[in-house]
Amino acid sequence: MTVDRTTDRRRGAVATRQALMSAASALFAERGYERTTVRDIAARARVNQALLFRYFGSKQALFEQVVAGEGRRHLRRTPAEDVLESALRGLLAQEAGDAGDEERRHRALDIFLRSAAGGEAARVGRLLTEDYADVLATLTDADDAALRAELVLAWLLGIGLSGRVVGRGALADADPDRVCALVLECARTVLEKLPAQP
Amino acid sequence: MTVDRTTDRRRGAVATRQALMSAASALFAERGYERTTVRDIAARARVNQALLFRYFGSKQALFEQVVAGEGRRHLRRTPAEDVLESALRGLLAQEAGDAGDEERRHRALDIFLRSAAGGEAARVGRLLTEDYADVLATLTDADDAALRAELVLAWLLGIGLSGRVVGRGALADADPDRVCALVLECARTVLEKLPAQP
DNA sequence: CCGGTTTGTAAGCGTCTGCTTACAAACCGT
DNA sequence: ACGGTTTGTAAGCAGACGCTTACAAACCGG
Repeated sequence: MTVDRTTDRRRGAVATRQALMSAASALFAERGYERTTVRDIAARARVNQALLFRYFGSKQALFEQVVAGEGRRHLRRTPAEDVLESALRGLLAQEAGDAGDEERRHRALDIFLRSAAGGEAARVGRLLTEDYADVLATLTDADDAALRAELVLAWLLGIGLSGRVVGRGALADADPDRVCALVLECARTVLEKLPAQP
Repeated sequence: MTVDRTTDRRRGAVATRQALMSAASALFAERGYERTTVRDIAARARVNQALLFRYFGSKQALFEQVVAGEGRRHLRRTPAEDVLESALRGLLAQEAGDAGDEERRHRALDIFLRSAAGGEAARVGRLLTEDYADVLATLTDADDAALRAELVLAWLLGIGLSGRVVGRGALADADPDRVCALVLECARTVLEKLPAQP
């Protein structure tokens, strides 16, 4: 018979791994890769930092695993036609809104935006944006679907970047519903109505 | 009579300051703020790193001075109606193209994009994007000009971010003229044709 | 109860960072 | 030619970083 792990000082390898990944995910989303230290992560997870290296090998490996896990989670359970609006609303919300929204949040996009400057995000960023672009590409029949999808995704990322870095401004102060309506209408124009060119 | 400074080991304070700012500008644009070290800057400028602190006080102060100088230079000598296309073409060009384009390049946007993750870029980023948004806002008559301008600017930044971080993809491979035409047409829709809402 | 494995801890290593200091050499007015 | 100022140099400091190591405690099959 095993002891109750929740009150025991020893909680087991899998629980420790999960605590580290959860803490890392939150910190990467808040501060980005470079500004998050392994000591921060270990402290938030209430875990000795040496265990981080035992279970993940390196900070970089932990990062990739977190993004991979967090990244596709939301895409998996959101219908393609809702991804655009869902991601946009998540990016428009600066800080975490209601606690209930946390689950629905595209945390991977947060992490990407906050870590984009460093070279570490390049590889995972490529994979992540590919996934999103692929989903968006299914929304159009144009022969250059991939290009149009990437343009729309770029718009989403730019809006998120503006909100996160610039913070204050007309975009930050505007009603999210209003912005959503403007962007979605124009995005649909890009995806559906704009004529193809040679 | 003074000695020829160009061959002398001693080149004078103003020349040293300029060399540091020039080297810093290039490095910040290539690697961003955090990944550029004061030793890198000093080495590129062929200057002892202690002089960086004598003339600028801190790395952060040098950064702000570089962005402020570089930032408004291009805006000053580009007519408002050309800013959108000019900035977009600069952001679409991944690496520095012809040497002649260097002068015309919006290096400030490069620096911003590569440094956006860190908190240091926040303040200067705010000022910089405000300048660009103000110019773009003059292109529309809508009552919510500021919001529309920021949305268009966000698109530009997102496209630049995609190109710099993601690198490969449909957007990177596409013909810049093609992308330019698509984006400019849609941007004009946002600025001019899209109806206002309550 | 014993011996090996798993889980957790404390301390520290080597390196890099922004920045400072102490000092030498060139300059320039007088 | 002298003395103070400006410009440049070499060395190093204190702290943070990612990561490693040596060791202790808990666990578990036999």
